[in-house]
Amino acid sequence: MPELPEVEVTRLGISPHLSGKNLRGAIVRESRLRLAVNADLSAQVAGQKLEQIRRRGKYLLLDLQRGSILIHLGMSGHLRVLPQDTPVEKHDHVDLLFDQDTCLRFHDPRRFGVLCWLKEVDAHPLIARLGPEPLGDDFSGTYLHAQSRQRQIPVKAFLMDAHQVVGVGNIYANEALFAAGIDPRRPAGRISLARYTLLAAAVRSVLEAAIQQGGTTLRDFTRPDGRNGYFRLSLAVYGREGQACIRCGKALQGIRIGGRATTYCSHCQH
DNA sequence: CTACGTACCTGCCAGC
DNA sequence: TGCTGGCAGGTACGTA
Repeated sequence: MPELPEVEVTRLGISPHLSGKNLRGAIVRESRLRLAVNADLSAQVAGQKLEQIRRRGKYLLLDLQRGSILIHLGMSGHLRVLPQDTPVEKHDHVDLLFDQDTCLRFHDPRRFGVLCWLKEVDAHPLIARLGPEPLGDDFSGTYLHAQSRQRQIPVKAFLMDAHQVVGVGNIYANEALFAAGIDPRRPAGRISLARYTLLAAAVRSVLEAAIQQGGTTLRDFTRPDGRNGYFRLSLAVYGREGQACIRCGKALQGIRIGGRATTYCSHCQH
């Protein structure tokens, strides 16, 4: 999926087109997502104004007057802002129809995503239990250090746990650990405060740079206007197994941690 | 509680 | 040219 930068790029792309507009209704072509789309979605949302679009971790929250539409892009989802008569393609599961001929179309081949109407989205267990935002004030090396004491899991799996910190998926976990010089296999509880301070700074800078460059397009992700993201060109380790480390030139190692592809430099990361 | 493994789903690519 | 297996930006759940 889209990780935090791709979701933020999506938010920035759709907000100017949709904020303040009224929802006329919705078309649901496929409701079997990770959570079922409300059977009465159109009736629930019709006639309400979209007040704002927030992001919480990898979730988008479309705040209407009497509740919110919760959206998650899963592994393969994207959103597009289109005229309402745009021909439907395979896996175009939901259209949100706004006034002024504006359609927000949810497309997700693998259907690991979410789109549902909730009256109190912030109280929903999916949202309420999330860890702090990595670009916010509550995230720091001190926080990561405190949270990780006694934990034996590999630091990469710890960093990707949304209950610890939101938004860091497989691409950016690999990149941040390389930038901080930390071996992704190292038990989370055996990393010093000084090194977690480096890691927190690396997470921040990698995510901010990725947002600046429009996110990372690999296969499915495209920006709401159909353009690609260009952070792929800046990836130091993700997808570069066997290639030369950009710092020392040694071949990058490929392993699996928690079932996820992991690439690191055995010379630069300890 | 923690640390795994597995499942969900479709598409694509390498290898036979 | 198929076919098959394995893999993919995520997450939640079951098991020990």
